[in-house]
Amino acid sequence: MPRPAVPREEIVDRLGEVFRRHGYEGASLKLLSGATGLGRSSLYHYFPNGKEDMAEAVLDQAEAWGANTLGPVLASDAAPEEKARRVVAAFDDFYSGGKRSCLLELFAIGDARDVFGDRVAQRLTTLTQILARIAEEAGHAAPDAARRAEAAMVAIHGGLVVSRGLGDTAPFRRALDTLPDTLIR
Amino acid sequence: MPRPAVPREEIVDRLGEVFRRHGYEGASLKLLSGATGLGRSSLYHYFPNGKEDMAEAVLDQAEAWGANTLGPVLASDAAPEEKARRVVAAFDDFYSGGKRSCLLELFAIGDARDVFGDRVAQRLTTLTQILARIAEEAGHAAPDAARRAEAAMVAIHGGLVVSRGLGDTAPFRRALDTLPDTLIR
DNA sequence: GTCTATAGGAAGATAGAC
DNA sequence: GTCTATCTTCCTATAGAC
Repeated sequence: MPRPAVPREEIVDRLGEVFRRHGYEGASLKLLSGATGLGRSSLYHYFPNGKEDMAEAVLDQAEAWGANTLGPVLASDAAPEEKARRVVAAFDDFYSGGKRSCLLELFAIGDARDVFGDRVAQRLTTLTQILARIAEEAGHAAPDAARRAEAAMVAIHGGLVVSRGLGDTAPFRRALDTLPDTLIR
Repeated sequence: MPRPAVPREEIVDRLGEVFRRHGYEGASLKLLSGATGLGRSSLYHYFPNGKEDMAEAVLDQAEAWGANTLGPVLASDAAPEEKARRVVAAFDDFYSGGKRSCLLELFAIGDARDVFGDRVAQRLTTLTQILARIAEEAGHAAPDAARRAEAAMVAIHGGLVVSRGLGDTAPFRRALDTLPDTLIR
């Protein structure tokens, strides 16, 4: 494993940007190549299965973010209100304040759905459970906590969609603002 | 204008299903042709500018739905609560209870965004204003009504995204259930 | 690891016969 | 209106030299 000039993490980051902006089918090798500065051949060197491998790597990275960022928040002994606040900040950062789209949304369309559909569903479920956990810690019974977590997921993704459609991050930010109350109050 | 065997409305309907399922770039002429039963040449006969014209027609039809369905609800002299209830029923029907995706979401990605981005933004704005109108009739001041309408739009589109990702319409339906309260209470 | 070259297919779109 | 045939461009993917 020789180390490349550009760290793999950075490469996957740039691939992710293309997938987020153009969706799976719209992310052509030309775009992927241009965004990373790697020629087609180099891309196939790093990702032998081509586009599918690249998308997989981007999803891996997003899941790693969840484990590394949300995990510690959950494991901390902070109050539920504080945990909610930190989770909101994490999502705000992850989606660049509403400028980025969510891969789980884009990979549930067309051909990508056939390949990544199960993984998307599992990831949405996991994230919902994390949020539900916080609602439970705030004293809500499991079924109520689950509903609150679902509403929070709906707000996050709806905020992203509306913000993208309007070309204005304000709706996403306002949606995030309501999250702590949605989960806890 | 000779009349075709299949009414144009039905053709546009079927085109819409392909766009909703595969997005703009994923909706190939092959899929579009198969879904309508029309050969490529026939499609170009109806839509001289190809895919772009087809997508335009689908958007036109969606806007017509808005004028024909939401318009009368708004114009009626029903109570705001009843209007909200009817609007929710209309959205539920339009999105087939959560099984359909929203074109405004899909057409804000990749190449489609360059062509339809402005129209998407305008449509989202119009729909938000319609919802805000109901909130105002329920007694909320304009800024508050606008925030409530935005939250409703976020809930609708977030519900669609989460439902699609999970392959389960329940989140969308629960999101719709909260709409009247979001707009009015 | 990166390059050039290219295969092989699918994409969108058009032309002309019927 | 629909058909067949065709054009061009773009796509993913691979091969082999360096």
